[in-house]
Amino acid sequence: MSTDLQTIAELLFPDVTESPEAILAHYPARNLPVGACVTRYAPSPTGFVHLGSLYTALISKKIADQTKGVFILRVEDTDKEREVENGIALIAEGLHKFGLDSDEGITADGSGERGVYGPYVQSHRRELYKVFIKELVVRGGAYPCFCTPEELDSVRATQELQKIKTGYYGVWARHRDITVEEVAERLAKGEKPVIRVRSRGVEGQKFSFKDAVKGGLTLTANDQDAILFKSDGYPTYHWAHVVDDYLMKTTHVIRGEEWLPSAPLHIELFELMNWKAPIYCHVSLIMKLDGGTKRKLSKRKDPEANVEFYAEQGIPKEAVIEYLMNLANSSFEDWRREHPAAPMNEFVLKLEKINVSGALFDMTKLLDISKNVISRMNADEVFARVLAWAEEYDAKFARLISKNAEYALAIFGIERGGDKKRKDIAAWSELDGSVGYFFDEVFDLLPTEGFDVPESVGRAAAAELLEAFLLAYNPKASADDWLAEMKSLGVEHGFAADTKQFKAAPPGTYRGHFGDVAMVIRRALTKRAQTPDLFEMLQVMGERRIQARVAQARAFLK
RNA sequence: GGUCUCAUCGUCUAAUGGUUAGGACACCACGCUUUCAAUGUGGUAAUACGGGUUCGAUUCCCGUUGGGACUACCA
Repeated sequence: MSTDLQTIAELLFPDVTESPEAILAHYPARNLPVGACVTRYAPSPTGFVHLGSLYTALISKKIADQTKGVFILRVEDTDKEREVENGIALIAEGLHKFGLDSDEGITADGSGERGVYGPYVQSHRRELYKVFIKELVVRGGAYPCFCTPEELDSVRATQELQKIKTGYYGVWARHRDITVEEVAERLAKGEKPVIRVRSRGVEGQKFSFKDAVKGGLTLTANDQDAILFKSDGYPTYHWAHVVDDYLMKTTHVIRGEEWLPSAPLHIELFELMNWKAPIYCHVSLIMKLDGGTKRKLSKRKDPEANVEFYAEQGIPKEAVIEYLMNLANSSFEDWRREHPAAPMNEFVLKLEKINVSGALFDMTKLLDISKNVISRMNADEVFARVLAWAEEYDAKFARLISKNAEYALAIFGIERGGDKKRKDIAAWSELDGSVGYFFDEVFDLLPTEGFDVPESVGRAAAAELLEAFLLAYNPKASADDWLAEMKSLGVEHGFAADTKQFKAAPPGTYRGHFGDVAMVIRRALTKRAQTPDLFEMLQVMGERRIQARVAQARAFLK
């Protein structure tokens, strides 16, 4: 029998002469500290980086980092039909934008690779997969199957009709015990077989294993003779995963929950090869509410599934990372509150604390985190980030701020630092709309209706106030002095110094209160009712600009 | 349909065989305040349902319901 298996293996892979031992010698154990985890992110190059992928990549990198291990980026391009052009670069760049560069494997720009456990692109590893699958055939753990897709379809139809489990297993595994003669004959006719695992599983059997995230699980044991090698000569995911992660000495396979049902197959394959299986960590999926029901965040339907969306919106990468980290370990939030300025690598992620059921993606929460992240940046940093973002996504705004760099820097510094922190920027893309009026180019284009004042004040009184304001304005005054001066100016014109006073007095005593006075000035300077602190704005805008805008407003109010 | 898996405020979650079931986001009210933002105080809001085990269950067990994943020569 074993000579038959040997013969079949030779018929199937006459070109494969290298021995498994020779290959294994090239992939020695890693020399790492005790407890170091080797993790990997292994996407297929079928398009943009999905938020869910970023999530598993983040966890993988984090686990490797915090154990002084290795984070590998490997590309699973065994499906040549689904592969897209530039797929590898798209992934590497997407990851790089979020600071998730690999330690080993594909480099950040996607052009090369580093490390001695490669190659790191599966299509370059075909010989490796063949050597080991040949070995498995020799051992009787795999066999060629010549069933055509049509034959398989008809088997499936029969099974469905009988209401039994579909697939290629047990008695339905027609070529399980194919003879040497038949193999030789079919190959001679030019038929291209697939290679299937000869599963040892029995239908209905249970399979228990421990998942590092989900804990102890009891799944259905695998009894399918799954395809390991396709007829086009490429391995399937299952086989590539087992061979690669064994050779690369991966200790923790961190992947999406959608892989859970095939874990028994993968573990069976490791056992068949007499290889130690890695620790599996199945991470739950990020969901989205769609008309009342939850579903997986979809590549096709949801723009926010593409991580490029966040870059485009100008949501800082740190915010996205912190949001995902919070999803992974909700204790992150508490940690962040206690250590507002600490770098992320000081937080310790616990695999067993990762949530086990799929979380709904919450844009509001992400934006809140983003506001906090941005509020921790100083003006220089904001300026640099905004400029970098605008250069890629908003050329007009980029020109505007780089032409007025010093002014822009001052604008971004308003109410930044100090204890009265402004937390109103959630994304760089909002800035054009929220601070654009500071720039004359934008201000001049805003409708003059913006100058309008509250009815209770009246246009004439407003014009009067503006004139008085201009006369009284002393750019060198301190914030307190300025406020006192403005209040007395208001009082001179019949306005209460503060709201309380205004409310306490009988109606008609005052024309309004200081808030109204401030509003008149605010609108004159910005054509808006909502702005940052008036005093700080005056400091930033400078005398010339203030005079010009007040003059314009007065002309409008006449 | 079958297999597996999951279930705490609207959302993300914490907790324990005995708690007034805690926090964050969102929301509401009030305070502070030159508007907005920020901030302070307070508030609305949850253990899916039905059985067991137990002195006692949100926690352990069973069932129901509901969600999700998988069910390819895709990954």
